Amino acid sequence: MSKGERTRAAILDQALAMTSTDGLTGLTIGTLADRLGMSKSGLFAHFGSKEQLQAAVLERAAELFADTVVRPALAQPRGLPRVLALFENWIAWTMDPVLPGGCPIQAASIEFDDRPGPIQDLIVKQQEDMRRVVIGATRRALEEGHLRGDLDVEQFAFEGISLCYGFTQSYRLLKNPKAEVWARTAVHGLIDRARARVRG
Amino acid sequence: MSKGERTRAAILDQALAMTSTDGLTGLTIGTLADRLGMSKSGLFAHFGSKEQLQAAVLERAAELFADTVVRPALAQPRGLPRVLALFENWIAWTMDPVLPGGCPIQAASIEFDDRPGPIQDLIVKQQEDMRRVVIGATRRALEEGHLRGDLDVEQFAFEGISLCYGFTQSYRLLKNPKAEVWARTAVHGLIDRARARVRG
DNA sequence: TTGACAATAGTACGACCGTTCGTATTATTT
DNA sequence: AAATAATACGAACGGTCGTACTATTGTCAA
Repeated sequence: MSKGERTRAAILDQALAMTSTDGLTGLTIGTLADRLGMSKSGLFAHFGSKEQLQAAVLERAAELFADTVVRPALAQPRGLPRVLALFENWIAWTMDPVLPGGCPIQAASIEFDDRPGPIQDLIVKQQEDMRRVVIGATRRALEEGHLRGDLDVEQFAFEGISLCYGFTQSYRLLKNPKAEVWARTAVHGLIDRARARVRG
Repeated sequence: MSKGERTRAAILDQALAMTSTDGLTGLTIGTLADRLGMSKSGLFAHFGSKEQLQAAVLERAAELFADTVVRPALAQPRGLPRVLALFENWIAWTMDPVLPGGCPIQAASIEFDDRPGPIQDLIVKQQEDMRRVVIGATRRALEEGHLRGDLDVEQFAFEGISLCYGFTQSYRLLKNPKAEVWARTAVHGLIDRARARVRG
């Protein structure tokens, strides 16, 4: 790993934390450089434009999400345990102090939902990737016979993802101490209702 | 209504639209003045600081929300119809082209969830007001005997509000044509499960 | 109609924005 | 050890930000 690659990684780590609290727009090259003890221009040279920096931050966030949420879930046995792990890990991710201000992708998706352009395209892609992961895991659980045959997988995914998003609201902004219990209860309920009935 | 009050109202209307797409931080006095064909300083004099402008915008948004979502719902007969109307109106509100970029309060709540200060305080208050409205309506439905006696009203509210938030995501960013059906199906399901069983 | 005051415009400010440039320094390769 | 590329720096650019002052215009009651 060359020197450049090392500093670039350090920049992105710091940028991720900043984006987490201030958003992709609030992310500022000057402040970022200050926090890293380097010059604006030196930092700038690594990315070429602010937009490319933003894109790099989003990609780094997605990597981290994949490492923290998706991959550990995929390590679970396919079927229901995997679907459950996906949601549980997602909830844990929202609380992870590594991102001091919550999931940057979720913040960015509201920030950019009315600003067409390459950044919005990237966010949409990431969100749909995640949606595909949930749908894929659910569909496999269905094939395994863990879930009701008439389950609407897309509806299921919508509800699960909505709960994860709502959790951010209650936990991050309102700081409601019951938020985690609510979210986990809701996710378990969602899964229970989707479960194949063993009898009756 | 004096001249000053009239222009102030016009400013807030335009500011609301701007906030809806660009967020409270993206809301800029210069651009706002341009769009209204007036000078920065003239506009500025109405509020005294940007923070007070932001607060005024949030209060205007809350008024609009109350007029569009809450009041029409309260006009429904108490109990289940009122709870259902609350969620249905909320979904409609998210799609309302009056706010070209979606609910400004929701956007602000993610923007400010890590920026303590008077604006964050105001947002928290607004969100908890809304939560109280949902909980109140649900509790009344419970007293009317429309809902299961063992229903956890707070859990119910969390799930309902989460669904409304998740809907924004699917509708505004991903522009998924099924989003509305998903959201309404989910809300109806939530209410159905909370319903008192007539028999058995 | 005039006088008082509210409302708006004009101008200027310091700070910070993203970006560019030329140059110095440090790594890496030859 | 010399040559070359990669990396970082400081200074400066044109712009925009929020805000402070002062001057001008408009409104509205007496």
